[in-house]
Amino acid sequence: MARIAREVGVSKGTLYNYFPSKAALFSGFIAMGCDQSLKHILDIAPAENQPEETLYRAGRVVMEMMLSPFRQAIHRMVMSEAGQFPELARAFFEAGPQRALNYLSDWLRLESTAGRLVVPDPDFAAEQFFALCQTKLVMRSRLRLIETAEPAEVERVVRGAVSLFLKGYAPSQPVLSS
Amino acid sequence: MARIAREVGVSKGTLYNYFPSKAALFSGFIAMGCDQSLKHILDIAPAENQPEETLYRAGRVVMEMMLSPFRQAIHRMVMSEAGQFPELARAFFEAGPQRALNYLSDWLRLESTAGRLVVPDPDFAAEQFFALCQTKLVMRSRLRLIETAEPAEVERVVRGAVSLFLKGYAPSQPVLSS
Amino acid sequence: MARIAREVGVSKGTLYNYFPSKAALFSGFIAMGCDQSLKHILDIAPAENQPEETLYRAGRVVMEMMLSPFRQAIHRMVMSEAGQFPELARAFFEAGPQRALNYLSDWLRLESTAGRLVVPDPDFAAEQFFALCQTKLVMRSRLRLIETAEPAEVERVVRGAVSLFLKGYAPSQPVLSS
Amino acid sequence: MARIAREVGVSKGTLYNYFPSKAALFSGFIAMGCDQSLKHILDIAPAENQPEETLYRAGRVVMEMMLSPFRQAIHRMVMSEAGQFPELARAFFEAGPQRALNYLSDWLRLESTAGRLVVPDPDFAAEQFFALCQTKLVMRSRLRLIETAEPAEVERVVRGAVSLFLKGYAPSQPVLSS
DNA sequence: GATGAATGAGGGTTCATTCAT
DNA sequence: AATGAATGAACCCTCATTCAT
Repeated sequence: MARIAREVGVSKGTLYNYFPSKAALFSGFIAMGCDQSLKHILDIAPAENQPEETLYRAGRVVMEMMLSPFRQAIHRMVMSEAGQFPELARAFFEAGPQRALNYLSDWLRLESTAGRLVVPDPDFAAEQFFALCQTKLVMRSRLRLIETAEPAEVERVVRGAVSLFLKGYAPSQPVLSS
Repeated sequence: MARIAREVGVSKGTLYNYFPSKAALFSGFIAMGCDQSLKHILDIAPAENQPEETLYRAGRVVMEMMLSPFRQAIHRMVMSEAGQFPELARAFFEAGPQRALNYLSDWLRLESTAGRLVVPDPDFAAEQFFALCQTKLVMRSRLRLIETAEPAEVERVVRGAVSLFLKGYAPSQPVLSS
Repeated sequence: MARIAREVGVSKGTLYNYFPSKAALFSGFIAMGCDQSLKHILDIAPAENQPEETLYRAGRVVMEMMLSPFRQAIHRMVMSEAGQFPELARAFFEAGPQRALNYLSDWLRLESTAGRLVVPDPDFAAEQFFALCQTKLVMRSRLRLIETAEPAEVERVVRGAVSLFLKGYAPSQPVLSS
Repeated sequence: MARIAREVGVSKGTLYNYFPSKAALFSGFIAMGCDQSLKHILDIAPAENQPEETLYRAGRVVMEMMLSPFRQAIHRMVMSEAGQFPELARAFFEAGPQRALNYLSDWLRLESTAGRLVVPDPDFAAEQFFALCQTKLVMRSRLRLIETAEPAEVERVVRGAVSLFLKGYAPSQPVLSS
């Protein structure tokens, strides 16, 4: 808190006038960060697109979030403070990943109803898709083994995720009549 | 350090005779932890099994590792200290995930050659399989949103990973002649 | 000070316009509190009562005062600040206990003159009666060992005080002719 | 704690090596103070004395304790910290007053059995006796209205306490045959 | 080589006080 | 005259590190 106050240019007391505790400050910070990025994710699915196109765009957004230095810094903080400030981890998860997951699983449910996908368990499938988006790059980036992810690599991961996901969840006789 | 000394059964002074600083102790500890863990993963694939069986066992081993409190503690530490101790992160990655990935991709290559799987890029596919094993549980556990993963949930994740992976990488006309 | 300001419904700045420091506010507060409390004690002795009845009512009033959370809070403050603010302690004592003592000793003197009690030193006896009213409960309550005094216990203490006091100060052949 | 450490001439860290918390330090301090003074009170009652003599000596000891600057300082501390550290108040009470009360009530019970006193409720009577010992001087001393109690005054208070107490609890036809 | 008592910088938090508006 | 944002010293406590024994 002392360091934050110093870098912000105020006193510790002032910091505590705005946030009743470190956890609250963190929560606010995280919520803010998440709110901003959720704007991006909320309009990925114009209904007219093919599932493949929508998934691709969702994958791009998710990867961009998971690879952004800002978001990774938050992730690191939350993870190392999760022991002392459990509320923090919860706030982070609910404001970020949880909402993205909900959004994707809602969309999967719709597509499933429309017959464009066959997804028995949309919640689980959404988790799988996001997991696939972590292929290779996310962990390496979090561990700072790579400075920045190559755009071509990102493209490949997303394509790979979409491709594998659709092999599992597309209707078996693909779109004959349409 | 006091607690470590107490649990090891020596004095703090002695600890400092062996490690010049906490960071050094840490570093050694993680390297050691990584070495140990590979023992488990090196014998998952008796060649006679069906790919599904082998993948399932590999998935179980990987998940067990990623969900173990010990390994998660290491992961948290490495991740939050990656900025200050890059060599630590590299050591961790190479000793742990890297070797597991190599092993799996080697096996995928063999299976591909044998025609039991169709895997154009085994390195990438191995990464995908491991990513799928992180579905749902790993992140929640790292953030301490769940205390312990339910065995049934773990089972479901592994089954889901294997199933989706095989839909993508099994030969398209499955096992006609065999 | 923030909390006081909030409960009073003004800003901290305003509080400091009226009181130059917390100690000053404090001092005024206690003086005020002392003034108020005397209202209760001034009309305990309608002259026609038996001494026992009057003592009982005085004991109840005294105990109620000594056990009230408000008065105990003042007592605690005054006691712990007595070193730094001696005038505060004096004001508290003179406005509260002193006046009660005077009142009781005046009454004892009257009763003694009337022959209903035998009290050689009314001042001292008044002190003794008040001391007896502190039996058991007052100290425990000040130390917060008990949250609230049981009404039955209070009753018992007062009865005990009156009883012991009268055994010492009632005429030896009680009220033969009257 | 900082101030204590400074006055003791050690660092704050060292203080915490010896006492795990402020409450613990306080408790130890208080217990120590109480242990010391209890030595004095444990041998007040050679069995052969008249009750009056024993009570007188007990009263002297109790008053000496309650009026000692050291003990009053403790009392003030405990009282003003009782809100934040309730264990403290309990430790103080049990180590000091409680033990004295137990001792006196045990003795009262013995005397009652021996027929030298008539005490229906020895616990309550012990509380009353101690309360009587607070006549006049204790409160004034705690509030620092008097610097030191006059020995003659102390003598008078104890005599008064013993006298009133015995008028209440001595056998009604005093010692005819003995 | 082993010990553990001592250290002191830092942790998060509170709160009486000030001062520009 | 009233405000409340800003302050900074103080609060209790932790812990990596040192050093005389």
